[in-house]
Amino acid sequence: MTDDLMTIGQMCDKFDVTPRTLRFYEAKELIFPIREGQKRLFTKRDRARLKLILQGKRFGFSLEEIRQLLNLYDLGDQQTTQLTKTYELAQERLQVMEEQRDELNEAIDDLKEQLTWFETELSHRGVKLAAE
Amino acid sequence: MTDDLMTIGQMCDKFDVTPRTLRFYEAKELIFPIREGQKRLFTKRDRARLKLILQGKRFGFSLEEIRQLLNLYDLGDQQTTQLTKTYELAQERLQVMEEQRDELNEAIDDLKEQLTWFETELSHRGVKLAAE
DNA sequence: GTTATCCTTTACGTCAACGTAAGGTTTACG
DNA sequence: CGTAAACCTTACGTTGACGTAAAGGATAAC
Repeated sequence: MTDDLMTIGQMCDKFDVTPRTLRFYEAKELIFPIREGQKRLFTKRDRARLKLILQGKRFGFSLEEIRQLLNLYDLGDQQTTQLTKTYELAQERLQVMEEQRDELNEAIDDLKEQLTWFETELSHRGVKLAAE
Repeated sequence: MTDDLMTIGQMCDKFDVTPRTLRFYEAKELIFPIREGQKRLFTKRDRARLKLILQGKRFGFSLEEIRQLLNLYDLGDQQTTQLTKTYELAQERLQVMEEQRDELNEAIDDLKEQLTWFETELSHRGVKLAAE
């Protein structure tokens, strides 16, 4: 039975972040570890949120943007008004992400084309490339 | 015959950036506007590079990462060694971008699922959503 | 000629996202 | 008992990517 609760050190190992980062995220109300005396204990929920946080960061979202989106993934019994707002926000975010994906695909295609061009250029110069 | 050369103001209008940003990018050697007296004049090359810069930023790359990638898109007559390094760098970058795209697709799917869940939840509460 | 617009440089300010250092507490081991 | 490991808080520092303010030159319009 894995304990469900993890210390800050264990979290750092698991997610490859520093303690400072976790404390910082707590201060910014992105995660809510419980306390045993002074010490923080991170729940499954915290881990799920952290995973989403790190994911969001890789997509270039700010912590504040991420914080708002997180409400989407664990709604308690909030006001319906609040829910609706979150819903709309998530829709906008989805659209942004889809646009980003499309643009990313284009950029990937461009880059690939450029790489092919490069390869011929290099081979003209007699450079042998390592087979990938 | 559109002039090929643009002033900083025209650039700002075209790309929706501030003069400060363009001067900053020049200082960081991302673009190389020529000078007419004091004034900067931006070439087609600068515009191509700027476009890539802004694109890269949206994908979460740092200016320094972008700067290195830019060499890929306008190679002069550099050393072959340098070319090969650029090539390898670009391949790594391509891989990162593809991973990012895949991860993005997953995140999009997750988010969509969450949104569907949300819709049923909201409709249970008798909320009418605007048709998109 | 002066007023306005557009450009310039220099330099200090700012904001996000942490890093890092200093000093204090709790638990575990020899 | 001491000390080492892992945690804590407080607080100042840093880096990237610009913003913003001050002071001034060049040109066009009135």
